Amino acid sequence: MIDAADTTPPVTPDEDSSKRRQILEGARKVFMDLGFDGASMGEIARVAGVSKGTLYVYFTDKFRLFEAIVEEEAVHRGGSNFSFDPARDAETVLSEFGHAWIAVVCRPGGGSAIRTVMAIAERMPEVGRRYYDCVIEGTIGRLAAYLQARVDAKELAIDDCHLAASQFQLMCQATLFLPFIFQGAPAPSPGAVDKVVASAVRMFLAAYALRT
Amino acid sequence: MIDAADTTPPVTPDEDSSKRRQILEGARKVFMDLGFDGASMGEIARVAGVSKGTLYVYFTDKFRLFEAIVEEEAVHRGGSNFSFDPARDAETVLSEFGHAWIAVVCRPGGGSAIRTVMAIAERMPEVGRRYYDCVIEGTIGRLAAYLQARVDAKELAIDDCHLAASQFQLMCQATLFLPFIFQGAPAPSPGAVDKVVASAVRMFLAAYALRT
Amino acid sequence: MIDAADTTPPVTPDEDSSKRRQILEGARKVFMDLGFDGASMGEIARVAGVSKGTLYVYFTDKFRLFEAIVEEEAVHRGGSNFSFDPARDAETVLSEFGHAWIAVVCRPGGGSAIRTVMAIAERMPEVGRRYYDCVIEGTIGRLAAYLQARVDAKELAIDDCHLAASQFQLMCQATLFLPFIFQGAPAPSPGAVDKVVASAVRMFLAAYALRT
Amino acid sequence: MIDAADTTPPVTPDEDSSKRRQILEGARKVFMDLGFDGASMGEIARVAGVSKGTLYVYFTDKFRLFEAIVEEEAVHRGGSNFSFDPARDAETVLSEFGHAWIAVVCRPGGGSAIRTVMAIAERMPEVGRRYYDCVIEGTIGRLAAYLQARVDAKELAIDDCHLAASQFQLMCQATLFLPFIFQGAPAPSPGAVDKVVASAVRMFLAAYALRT
DNA sequence: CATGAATGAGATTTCATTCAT
DNA sequence: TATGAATGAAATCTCATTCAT
Repeated sequence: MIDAADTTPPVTPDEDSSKRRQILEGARKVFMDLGFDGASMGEIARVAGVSKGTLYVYFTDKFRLFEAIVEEEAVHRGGSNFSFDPARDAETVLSEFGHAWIAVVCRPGGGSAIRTVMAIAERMPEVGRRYYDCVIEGTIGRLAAYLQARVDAKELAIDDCHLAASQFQLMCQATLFLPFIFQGAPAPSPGAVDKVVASAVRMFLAAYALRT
Repeated sequence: MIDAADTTPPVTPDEDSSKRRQILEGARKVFMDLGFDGASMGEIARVAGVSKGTLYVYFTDKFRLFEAIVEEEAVHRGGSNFSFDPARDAETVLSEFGHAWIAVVCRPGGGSAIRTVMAIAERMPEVGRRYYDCVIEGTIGRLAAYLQARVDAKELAIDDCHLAASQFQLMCQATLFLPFIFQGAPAPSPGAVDKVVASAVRMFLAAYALRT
Repeated sequence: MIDAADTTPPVTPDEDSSKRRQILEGARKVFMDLGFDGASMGEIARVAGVSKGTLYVYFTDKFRLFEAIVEEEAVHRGGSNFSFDPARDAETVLSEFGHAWIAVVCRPGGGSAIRTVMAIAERMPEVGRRYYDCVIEGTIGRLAAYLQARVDAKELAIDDCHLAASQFQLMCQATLFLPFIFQGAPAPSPGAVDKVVASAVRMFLAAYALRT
Repeated sequence: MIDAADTTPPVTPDEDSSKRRQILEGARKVFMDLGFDGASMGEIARVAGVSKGTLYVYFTDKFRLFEAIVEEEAVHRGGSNFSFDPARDAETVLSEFGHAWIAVVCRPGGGSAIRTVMAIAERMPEVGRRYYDCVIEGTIGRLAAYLQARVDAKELAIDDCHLAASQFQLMCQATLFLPFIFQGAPAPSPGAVDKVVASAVRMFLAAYALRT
């Protein structure tokens, strides 16, 4: 009422205010744990430590908030940070990528983004597509480009690099991803990942390495 | 009272009455399209062509109805019908299995069981586990047993048959399954499946065939 | 369909058929235990050992069935069977009546009719009135008539016999009825009833006995 | 953030906010008129002048709302406000108490708390016990203590003061309470109460006054 | 008459969203 | 901006009642 001088500094530019961050943080946890329908705005507010009303100051509705979370997951944690140096040899790069990819899809601590988005993709095609493009297709695309580079470097002989990339990506998940998702299994141990990725690399090279 | 000759009609034995079937049919559609939370009992009743009350005559509650659907999917359509004749050669068997597996996981007409169960597995661990055991692990197990037979028959050389089975299963999905789930893509064309499965078989044999 | 000769004997005159009895028996238990709203027609059918449909063959609706129960309670168990021989002396008759009355209002085995009717009286004034007239007012009226006889016989001196009858009736319940109703206490022991009734009789006579 | 001087309004302290009062008021009317089962949350909301949702902001569920009503009735209107000055003579005190007690149990305007709780006591033993302890037993206990004081003062000669208190309490209701409950009779006229209470006092003293 | 499958109205409860402060 | 009280639409589930057999 009194409003003693409206000297609030011109901060909080609405884009990355700390409240917004707080909300996104809380919402991510809740959405990823419970799914879109299972998450309630009340629970999100509680976890984020803000009031329910505040959620609507920053986001139009539940759907837009969810979109923002998925966007962030897609862009930020989507694995745009794999290193595909075309100069390095396939065995090393593939092995590194395999480990990194498992870390992305079997992120420990519950709350799988990939599952959450998968679950809702039929009802929210745009969201599904965006996540897929960034995280799945984006990764496969960059891996495919790397493979093409190694083909050009005469290390590999691959007919369809995009298919090969997808094959490798999936092989790395063998025996690891589905139990993690379906059984609530903990994130796989480093040893297990080592073994699976090594096997995938071996298999990949057995099929695609250019023998001299 | 007299009722000479017990010609009473089948009296809906409650186990496979047509109403029960009707409900399961409708519920399957709705659950698989919208997920557990997205599906409402009202919508299920509408699609099944019965009243809301009738749903509760046959199933205690929404959860039990969902369970029944998943059970049916797991047992009935779960691919227990793959033919793994240990006498047949790997190339043929793997190719056939690959096609059959894609037909299971990319079933056309929308409503993916695997996605629906995946989505809810964290909140309903029992349901997730049951589906996984029947459909995923069951299939891999039988495929692994077949592979072992071929190892014994000196056709293949495989260290870890279970891992190899999982690898093959996943490779068959390359470039097909995730777009189907995330993008709402239609079920893949026979040609596309042919190509992917053929590549998977080639790769598998390149890695595991015992060369003489 | 065949209806082989409609020789069904003219029994089951709808008035006291055994099915009707069965239903009334079951309904009484359920209504008295759970109250009008708490009782469900399904539960009544179960306890009575008939199908739900059969209930509606004998009674138009739930309300009419309840009415029939209350009617029976009122007429049949309503204590129309107290013996008020105007020739017998007050002390004996009052003491006997006191015991009998407690047996009526604290009927063991749960399921108090008086409570059940009390509970619904506001919403079903006719039912309440009928029960009151038969069981409460009827009893008091007959007791009052007896008292008047003893006044005429010069044993008692009572100004308002109806009031006196009500006073005695209530005093007999002292410390017994309300715990039975509110606390779920078991039916009072004979010793406790003896004591309370004796005290009531003593008090009644102290106030109303005509001392010579 | 700055909020110079914490002049925030009372902020509805959730304990005695006016909305809470409004709800309790409306719920009391509806529950007392229709009983626990007969009352619907929708009707309560309508009578209270709030939305159905608001009911659940203040009370977890229907049962808790009911409990709160009964608690209030027990503690607040339970007649803890009878004056039992041990110095005053029995005739006066008993007469005053008799009138006050009738006012409690035959409260005009419909909606008897005692009936409502009685009706549900078997299914909600805790609620029944609480109400009984506060309103019935509490009152009898205090009356018994007063009587004991008058015994000590040589005004009365009573063997069992608790029984005597219960007897008096019940006698005051003679011809008044049950018609009020069963017949939907209006609250008794002052004249009627005068007469009944006077008779109860006379009877009580005839039995228990210590004659010199 | 007797059944029990089927119904649909209505009950309780949840929750995304709004709004006055 | 931030709040949280309030809302009302919609969800799950119950149950009195009907009806074909």
